[in-house]
Amino acid sequence: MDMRELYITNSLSRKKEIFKPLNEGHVGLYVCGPTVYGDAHLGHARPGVTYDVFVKLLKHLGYKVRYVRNITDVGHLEHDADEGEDKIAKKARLEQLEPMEVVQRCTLAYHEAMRMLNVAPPSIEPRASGHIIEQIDLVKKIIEAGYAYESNGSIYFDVLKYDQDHKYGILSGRTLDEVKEGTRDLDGQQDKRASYDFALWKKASPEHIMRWPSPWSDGFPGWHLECSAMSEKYLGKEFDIHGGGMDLLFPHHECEIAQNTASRGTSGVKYWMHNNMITIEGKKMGKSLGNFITLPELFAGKHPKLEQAYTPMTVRFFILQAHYRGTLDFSNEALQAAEKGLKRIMQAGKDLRALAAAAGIQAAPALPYGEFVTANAPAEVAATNAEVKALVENVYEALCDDLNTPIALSHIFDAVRIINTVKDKKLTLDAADYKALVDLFDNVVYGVLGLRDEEASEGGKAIKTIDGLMQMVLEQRKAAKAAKDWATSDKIRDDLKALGIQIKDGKDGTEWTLE
RNA sequence: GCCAAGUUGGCGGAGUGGCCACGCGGCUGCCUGCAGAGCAGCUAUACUCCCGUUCAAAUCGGGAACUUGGCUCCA
Repeated sequence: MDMRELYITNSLSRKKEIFKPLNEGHVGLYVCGPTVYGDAHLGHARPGVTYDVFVKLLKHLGYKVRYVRNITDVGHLEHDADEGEDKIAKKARLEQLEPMEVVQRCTLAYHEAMRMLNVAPPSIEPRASGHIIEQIDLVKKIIEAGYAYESNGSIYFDVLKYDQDHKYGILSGRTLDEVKEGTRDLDGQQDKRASYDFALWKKASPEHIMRWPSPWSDGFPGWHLECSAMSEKYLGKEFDIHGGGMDLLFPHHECEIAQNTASRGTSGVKYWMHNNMITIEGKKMGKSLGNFITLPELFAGKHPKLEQAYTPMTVRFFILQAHYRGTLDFSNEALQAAEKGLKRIMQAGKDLRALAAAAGIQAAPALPYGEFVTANAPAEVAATNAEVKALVENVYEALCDDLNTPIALSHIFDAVRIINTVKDKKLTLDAADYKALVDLFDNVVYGVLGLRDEEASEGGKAIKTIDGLMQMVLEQRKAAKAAKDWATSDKIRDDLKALGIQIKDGKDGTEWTLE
């Protein structure tokens, strides 16, 4: 089968590379998921949406994808020191909850936020706590290979030894000497031979709740271990792509590579992808700065920094308007601009269906929420209008060029302009053009980009009822207008506006929208 | 201090040598009884600073400043 070529930036080479899967037609993808100890926040939305679009693109291109995104529910140390406390255990202690209670609550909240953002669940969502056996096995293998040592019931990775045989720092571009210099001396590191060594297994202190038996001590696995263990279990010793936030590049992903190489003899991953961070009004998001915004707060507009509520789709569109490798600055002004831009595309999508139907082209009904088209990307666009053909081609080219969603969107706005011109009866399209545009919206706008018309899907039934009422009201207004009774027609319009319903007079009658 | 990414018009952001992003905002025209939407056009000294290469640089090279991330938990 002829597939479009896909290019992605590989953090290993820091270059754009053509993507070639290890197994023809199949892609194995692992992405670092959240550590479930707090509310889902703005920072979670970016990788969620980015890799969701990436997976949808891969599927649309014709690949079979196994997408693994983990839940870190154990083993994430507060400090990499002996009295380091598990992040989840700490939260549980503070809130007087069972650790798994915190995990459950935060996992559900994360899933709900992702669902609202129209982020599809991964193929497998493994939890660290469910893979303790695999992690212990992995530690054993690393010890057998001679790259780990026991110290007082804990196991540490011997970075110095590893660096001599292989090379530590291939992903982050730093040498061991640089790491040495940069590592501060923390208290309580007497168990480690070197400050840059990292824990594979930690002995639990007596009061530590989350603990499991192991050959070395009752304890818990080190943070970097779970991703190595679970990616191997579900994707094999070698797999195609590993993604995550840029903040994880060092030390987390670097340590993963070291663990993989030490235990399997291969770094395991062919392409590393890293999404950049979100800033808020040019500053980093942090609780101390008062600009820490959770997703529920954002969707409800309940935060001092927010001038209004922003819908999940506005947030999704906003994220897609920037390239995933660049930082993205969040502000009310930027979000409001995104809201309007998205609305314009959604309106055009609706108009396109109506126009196509009027032209006798039957389009499949819009897909319900969460559904996704898996039809392969067309090798060649079937449109006869050169402009339509070019813009569809441009959209695919942009998506396949390291997931350049802002460029793809700019060409989708070309489509919007064409649709609006047709609506104005200043341009006509033939069946092939309509098909190309309808396919573009179904496969790319609603499909790969995962944008949906919130107005149409949320409370669709209620809107149908209102529409019936609206037709009656608009009938009255039409009569008033025919009689040139502007006072009445304007009063109807103003009263509707007060209710949040906006009406627009057009060539083919009057339309209405909920504001 | 070290490593990495970034710094583009009023705002968000594309763009790796010569032309143009795109969206939002603003302005004008068309359409409108008015309004909105739409379309057309315009707007905007835009490219952090300095030095250099080139006929030509936002784009290449050198230096500096700042921001963000990492080095310690973080998407």
